[in-house]
Amino acid sequence: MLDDLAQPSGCGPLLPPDSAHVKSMRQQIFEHVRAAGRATRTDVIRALGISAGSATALTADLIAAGLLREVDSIPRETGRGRPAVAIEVVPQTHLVIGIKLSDAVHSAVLTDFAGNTLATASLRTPAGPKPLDVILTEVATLVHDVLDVAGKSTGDIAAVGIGMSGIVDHQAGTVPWSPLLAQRNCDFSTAFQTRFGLPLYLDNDANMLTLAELWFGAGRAKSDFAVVTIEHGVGMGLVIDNRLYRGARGMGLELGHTKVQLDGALCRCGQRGCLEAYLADYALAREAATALHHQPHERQSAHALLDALFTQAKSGNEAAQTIFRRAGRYLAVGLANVVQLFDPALIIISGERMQYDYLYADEVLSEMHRLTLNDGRAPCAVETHAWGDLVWARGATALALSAVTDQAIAAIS
Amino acid sequence: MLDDLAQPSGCGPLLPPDSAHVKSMRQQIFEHVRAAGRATRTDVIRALGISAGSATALTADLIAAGLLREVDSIPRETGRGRPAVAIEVVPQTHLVIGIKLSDAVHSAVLTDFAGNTLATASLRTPAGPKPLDVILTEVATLVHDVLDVAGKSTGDIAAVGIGMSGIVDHQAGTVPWSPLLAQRNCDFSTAFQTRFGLPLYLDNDANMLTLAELWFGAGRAKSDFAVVTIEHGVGMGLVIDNRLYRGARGMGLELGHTKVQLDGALCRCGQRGCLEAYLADYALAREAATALHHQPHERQSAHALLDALFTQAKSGNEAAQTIFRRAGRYLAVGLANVVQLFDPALIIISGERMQYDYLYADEVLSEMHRLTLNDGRAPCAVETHAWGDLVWARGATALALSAVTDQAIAAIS
DNA sequence: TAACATAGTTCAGCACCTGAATTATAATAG
DNA sequence: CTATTATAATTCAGGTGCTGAACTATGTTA
Repeated sequence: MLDDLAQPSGCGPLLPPDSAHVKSMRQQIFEHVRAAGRATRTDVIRALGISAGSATALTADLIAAGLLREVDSIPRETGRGRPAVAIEVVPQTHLVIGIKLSDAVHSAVLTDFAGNTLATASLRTPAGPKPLDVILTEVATLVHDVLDVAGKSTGDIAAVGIGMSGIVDHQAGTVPWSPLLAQRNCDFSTAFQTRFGLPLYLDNDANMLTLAELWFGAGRAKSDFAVVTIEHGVGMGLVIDNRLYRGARGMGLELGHTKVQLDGALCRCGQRGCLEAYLADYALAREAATALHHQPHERQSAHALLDALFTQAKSGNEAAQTIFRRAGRYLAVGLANVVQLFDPALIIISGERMQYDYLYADEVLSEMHRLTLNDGRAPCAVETHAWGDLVWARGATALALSAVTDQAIAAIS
Repeated sequence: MLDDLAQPSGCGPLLPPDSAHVKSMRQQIFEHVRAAGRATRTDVIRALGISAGSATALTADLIAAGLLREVDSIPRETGRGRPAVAIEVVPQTHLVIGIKLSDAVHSAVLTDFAGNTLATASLRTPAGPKPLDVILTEVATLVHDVLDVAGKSTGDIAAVGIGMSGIVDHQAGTVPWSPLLAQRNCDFSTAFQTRFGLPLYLDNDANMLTLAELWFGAGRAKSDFAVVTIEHGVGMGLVIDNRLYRGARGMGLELGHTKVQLDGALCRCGQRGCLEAYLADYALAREAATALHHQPHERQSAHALLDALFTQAKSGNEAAQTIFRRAGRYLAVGLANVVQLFDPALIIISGERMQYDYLYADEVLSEMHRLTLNDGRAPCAVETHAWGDLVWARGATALALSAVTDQAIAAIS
């Protein structure tokens, strides 16, 4: 076949960039007002670069739809010219519930459309994997509790967001595996929706935490950042271009199982040298027994063990100190690797373990900076957040809120 | 101050997702046709989900502007119904040159608007850092050479893309540091444009390679993938949502300087335990001297040393084999870490070093898969590419092509 | 030769945004 | 107290970009 008869192969990406996230001007206006708390039409014009005519027309639509309202009870700013009228979200139009399921304590938050927390609830549960319907019953108790506190009913709720540890398929709403569930490949979303009749948005816990930072925390003003959490394991979430990055295969971003040492310490995943095997609670606990001169038969909870270890370290026990110090060095390595691979604007470290300040000392931070190439630029910023247990559930509300917002605005025109 | 008088803090991301990459329908059509090589209007309709009316009108615009044309010399596909008319890019409308600057050999590629390579050129140069005007003179020689081969002149060129190693600020067109340049903080782009009168698009070499895979290689059909290259150093590029990810601070994605061992081997960056310190040519070379029983005074080039080492390993020298085997294991660790942190759909390994098949053996691949959590899903695909030296320069043409395309289409309406 | 199948065109119309002119509402200067 | 000025918001004609339905074009098949 001659050359000019052959089909040319072409060049360039075969797939166009995902344009699903291109939002209508109405939605951009709404989200800007919600993000600012309150904004005048002129604020909107400047922030979004639209014309004055559009601002009037589109805010009128949103006000007519009942999603926004003018604020007139507020004393207006003084100055020359016609005073600006502030616009705000009508909070009560849509309510969502965010839930964090974990090993020992579940928690739930009821949030209005403006992002205000209306009620919270938590529930102690026996640890270990359970059948799906047991988990759903626990969820039912939580939902009932938060609704009760706020004096609302299920019918008032627009959607529910749930975050849980394990392998979670956000898109499909299924849970291939979770330490909380006795069964594998669980169709969580369908089961939930048939039981509660409410839309459910499901994701893994690290993504929930990341969403919490993006919606309510230090990540709000950053377009690219990473969130690292140290709990039972070491998790990570990533925001790229102001959106949560979920990976191509829907696997979590498993910072805890990156290797920091060939043939290193044994991890609970069965491999060796995982970061988690130097940082997670079980990793510290197994060395703690040695440092505290416990006998193998003296069993106690990892939590109690770590607290004892921390007390010892603080009072000068060198063996105890080296345990924390080594963990801190490995944390620095893990963070440095994230910086080298992603070049984020900010890393947020979040988690219960915040109390063990050895892990969050300036020493760790400067070690991290030492381990990264900087070439004269400002080093990557690092923040640590000691938020309460409810962050996770709040992140889950953000997941539900964004979905409900999409629908509410699409329903206007 | 009362609570209802306080400005609410609001919630949600403060910055909207970057919408600069939202392309006009005209551009999407053009890029689809170029990506497919040839496409009928009906292909476009199906691929982009637009109406038939739009396809007619917009292709007519593009044809009128001289960017596309109908193909009539081709025998049409047989079948029922009116035969479809294929559309293709008019190749000669805009030409670009892509250039890769490196230590010993520069290379250049002249490409037409359809992505066809019209001419190539390369230039041996003395190694080591040089003043900017020396580099620009070398560039001038290259440009002259490719134009000469194709019988074109500078006036025919729409833009130039250049890739070089070092710290390159793509946005500003500056080079804070490069092993090729004697001076720091070099305003490369301005100097180039005043000398040649042509628009220049500059980026680091790893990004060029990644663009080459996105435009011409295995990455064309993937929306999220990583490219890893092993040369003097270990570089990485990342494509997220079909676009090159450049990081928040414009630093490269330095896979080579992620730490795989606390207090490990000494890296040329001055730190210890960098992946590069186990994989790069200098890392192999310094152990090669030992394995080959060379005396310290027997100096030879790293390249010759490695070739000798490879021959020895092939012929059964165990010391030589362990050098490659260890490098292979560390490569597996590095790749596994990328998989755990990014969850890409594909990793492409590319580089000259392809010849040392120890590094690309199935053994390395299976070691990598062993080092990643998979949870029953398909493991991350890995491909190795032994492309010639011109890949880099072709990637640079892609950089220039995409910019020229943006402008050409924006100029229509 | 009629019936069909597929490709492509034409055009009225809608959604969405801009830009200019206009109105609204305040502080300030004379 | 009125004119001036500054800022905010509205109104509306008009352009752009797309859709959807009716229509035309051009081949194969029965």
